[in-house]
Amino acid sequence: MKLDTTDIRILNLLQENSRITTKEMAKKLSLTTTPVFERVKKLEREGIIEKYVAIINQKKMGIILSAFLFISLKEHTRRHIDKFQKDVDSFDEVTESFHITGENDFLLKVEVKDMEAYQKFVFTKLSVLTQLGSVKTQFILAQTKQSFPNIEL
Amino acid sequence: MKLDTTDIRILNLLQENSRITTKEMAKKLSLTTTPVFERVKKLEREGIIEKYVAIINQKKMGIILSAFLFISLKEHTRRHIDKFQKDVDSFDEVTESFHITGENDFLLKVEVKDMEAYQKFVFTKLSVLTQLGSVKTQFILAQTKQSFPNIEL
DNA sequence: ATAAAAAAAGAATTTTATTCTATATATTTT
DNA sequence: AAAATATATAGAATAAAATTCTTTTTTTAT
Repeated sequence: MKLDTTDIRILNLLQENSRITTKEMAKKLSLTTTPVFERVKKLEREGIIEKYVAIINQKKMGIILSAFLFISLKEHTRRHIDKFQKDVDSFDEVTESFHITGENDFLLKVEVKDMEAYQKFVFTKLSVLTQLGSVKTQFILAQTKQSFPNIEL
Repeated sequence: MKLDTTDIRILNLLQENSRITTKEMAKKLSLTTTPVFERVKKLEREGIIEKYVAIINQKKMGIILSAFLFISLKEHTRRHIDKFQKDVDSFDEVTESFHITGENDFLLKVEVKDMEAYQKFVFTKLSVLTQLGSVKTQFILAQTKQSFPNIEL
């Protein structure tokens, strides 16, 4: 599908605030609600807009410990890799999971309530996986930026 | 503020789909719209809900190259650290920025259109910063999980 | 230049958000 | 435990927005 400037502007607006009304968007774009409404539906249908989510302040919710875990596997056959990925992705503590280039195989973002929960996760879940080779953890002291790639034509 | 089970369920619903209507939530929670509406407003006021965003399919938008950059600084005085952070966070290509424990100082997530854009970013923006010590890049081959920490009481 | 297709406008309708008042539930105080 | 107070919910009314439909305008292709 071909997107034009209006579509891009709509995406940027929704990326900023997904609860913006069609009316507000229409005003900003100097259009009526109809075309804006139809374009949004189209972008949803095409899967360009994947979903709408609320960002929760995790500190206020008592989730204070976040870490990146760099993981290497013992073996690198497709079977082992797939199995390991499926397993780690099933853990609630793992909020993001990447397959990366370089000296490690996986990068996991783990978010838990406290150090005790972290230790419990490592001992009872992660270290149980037989494919696991090495794990190197770097804790997040602070996140200073959280944004989305600028969408351009 | 003290949150009860209803608040948590509302947060989880909004985290799943921020465009869900109060009516739908009310139905799922066996409540009327009034308490749901008021609770959402309260959660927004308190900053527990930080914002609502649309998740855009970046592959479809032509953003195909993502990488993690591990950065160490030459000097570690507060002044240098703060300055560096402010500078990198101002770059559009840097979508996430972390201060981390361990052998490196910063972890940046960089998202760009292609390798050319990546190289341009490194040459014209990152490497220009005088505080920069070392940079180690790991490219993201695939992201297999993207979720949010389970909110519990 | 004309015909066909796509996009937008405008109006009408349905649905939802929001406010207000009344009722019920829970909490605190005595 | 009962009364008083505060908190939460229900229900109804209103305002605003979403959604649909028809007409007009703009764009595109011939």
